[in-house]
Amino acid sequence: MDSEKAFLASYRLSDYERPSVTADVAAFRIGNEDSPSYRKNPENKLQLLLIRRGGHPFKGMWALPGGFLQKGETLEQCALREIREETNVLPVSIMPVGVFSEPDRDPRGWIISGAYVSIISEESVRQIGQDDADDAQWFSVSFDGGGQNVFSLTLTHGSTVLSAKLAEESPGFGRPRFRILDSGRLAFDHAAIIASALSVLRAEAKNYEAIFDFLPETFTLSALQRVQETIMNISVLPANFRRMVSGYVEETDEYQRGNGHRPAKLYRRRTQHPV
Amino acid sequence: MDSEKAFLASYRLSDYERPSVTADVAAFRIGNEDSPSYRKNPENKLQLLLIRRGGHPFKGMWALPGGFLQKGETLEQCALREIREETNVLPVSIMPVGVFSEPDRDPRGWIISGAYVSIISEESVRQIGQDDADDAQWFSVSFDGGGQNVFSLTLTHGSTVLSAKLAEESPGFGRPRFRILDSGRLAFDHAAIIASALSVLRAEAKNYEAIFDFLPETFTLSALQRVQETIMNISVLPANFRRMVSGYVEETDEYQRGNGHRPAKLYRRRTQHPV
DNA sequence: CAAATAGTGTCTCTAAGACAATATCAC
DNA sequence: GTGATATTGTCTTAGAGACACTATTTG
Repeated sequence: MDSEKAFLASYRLSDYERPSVTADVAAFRIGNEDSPSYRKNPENKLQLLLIRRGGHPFKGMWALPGGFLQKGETLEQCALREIREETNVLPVSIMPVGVFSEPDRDPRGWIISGAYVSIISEESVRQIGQDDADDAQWFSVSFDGGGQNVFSLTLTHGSTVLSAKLAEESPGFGRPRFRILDSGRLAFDHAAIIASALSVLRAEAKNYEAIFDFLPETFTLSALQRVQETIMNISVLPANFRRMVSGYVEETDEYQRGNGHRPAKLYRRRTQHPV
Repeated sequence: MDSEKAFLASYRLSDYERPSVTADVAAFRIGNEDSPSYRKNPENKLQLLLIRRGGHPFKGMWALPGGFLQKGETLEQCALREIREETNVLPVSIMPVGVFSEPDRDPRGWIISGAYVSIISEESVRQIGQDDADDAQWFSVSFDGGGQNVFSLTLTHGSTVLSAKLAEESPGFGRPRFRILDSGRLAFDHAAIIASALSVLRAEAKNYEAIFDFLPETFTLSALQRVQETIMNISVLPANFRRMVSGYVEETDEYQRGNGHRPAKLYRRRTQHPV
């Protein structure tokens, strides 16, 4: 016992060389497009928060929000703190994506990054309002596997279009990894991180678990359906969607009226799943 | 351009405090039990490689193999190197489990760990033979959710029994995390890492992808079935298992004879999945 | 009324589970 | 023949997809 105390007292971690560690966060929200007709429901778009880098390296290019892990916090807490500092919102959900540790991924030196997906709800987005600076913006996401293992990732904000190309490595094994063919003017290896984050988000959206976090506490089933369709880039028949989520939601007494069609009952998430 | 060069030249990462980073590996194999009758197939057991710690802290206790990330390698390469140093075998598969970064998880100081699952094939295990030292041993694994969110993890090697209790946190969201209720004489937070690793392995075994890596290149379908049943702790009717893996395997011309029953055709993994 | 979404019921098809039946070896 | 696994075929059932039909609102 005493020998262990003595050992720990004399132990010096500084004998080993250590990397710097950062957490990077891919924060997604569902953005609304204005509808063409007054009675049509809004079209949804999956959007990603990017920050324009003010300093070197990659100055002026777009990057994921993130920052260095500080003593006394976990990597998850670091990710939450960073997204909070950028959006002034504590996300409902945060999910790990993976560790990115290529030795040359950061020109500043030996810096490895733990990546996370976070989900920003519609309510939170409204609270944020428009950021005063133009260095943090929501980009509309398009991510499609053209053919085989090659994916193209396109991020659009106004006239700014970032277009990256990636190859999926060892498909079908654990979490997918991507190799960057063209970084599309994204900083660091963030194109690969975003691609992995999208894969995680899509896989999670399949289980009707993460999708609730994009919406306010009460929502219509068609809004919920649009969220899932937007994330996964699929389309489902409303009748079937209702049947499939029926176990995850419960009715409220409220209705959403005032659109040019039949009012929709508002639902809330059911915490206790049924058999 | 020049300003970026100048910036990088003067940049000092050492201004920030940095953690040490390790990779820990949960290496699994399928161990054979002797069969009670000459014609019965062997019973399989999922086994995990543990190392008895020779030094402080946790001296004499059992821990996952692992070690410090070195400059110039990725965390995956570090994990592969560590398992190679312990078993003299390069595993077929390695999958990320998560980052463990509680500030007080290591009494030596600020050390975070990236955890991986690796799979050691039967062929490789045979090559290793018996390790000369008794400080690396394969433990039989039992991992069962008693009730609700409480799981008990029991590792057995001969008369050594390590029995840990864990609580699953935020179930159903991304990768499961476990809180240690009783570490069962495992070093550090390795009980939680092992529980997470088992969850990842079980999820992966469902997709008929990881399970091939436990076996030699050719195998009988019942051996493959036993692997999946062993990992997931389930039992499937042979007829149904055959139907479900039929798309992932292809026949060879070889048969496995010499047991007290009908010879079994040997199969190999099919790389190109059918429609 | 027209346009649009909300919501229900039901048919079909497929994949998984259950089970029965046959095949083939070593002893 | 006996005891075991190997292998095939089929019945049943649960769940997803397709689709038809009704309900309700606002301009």
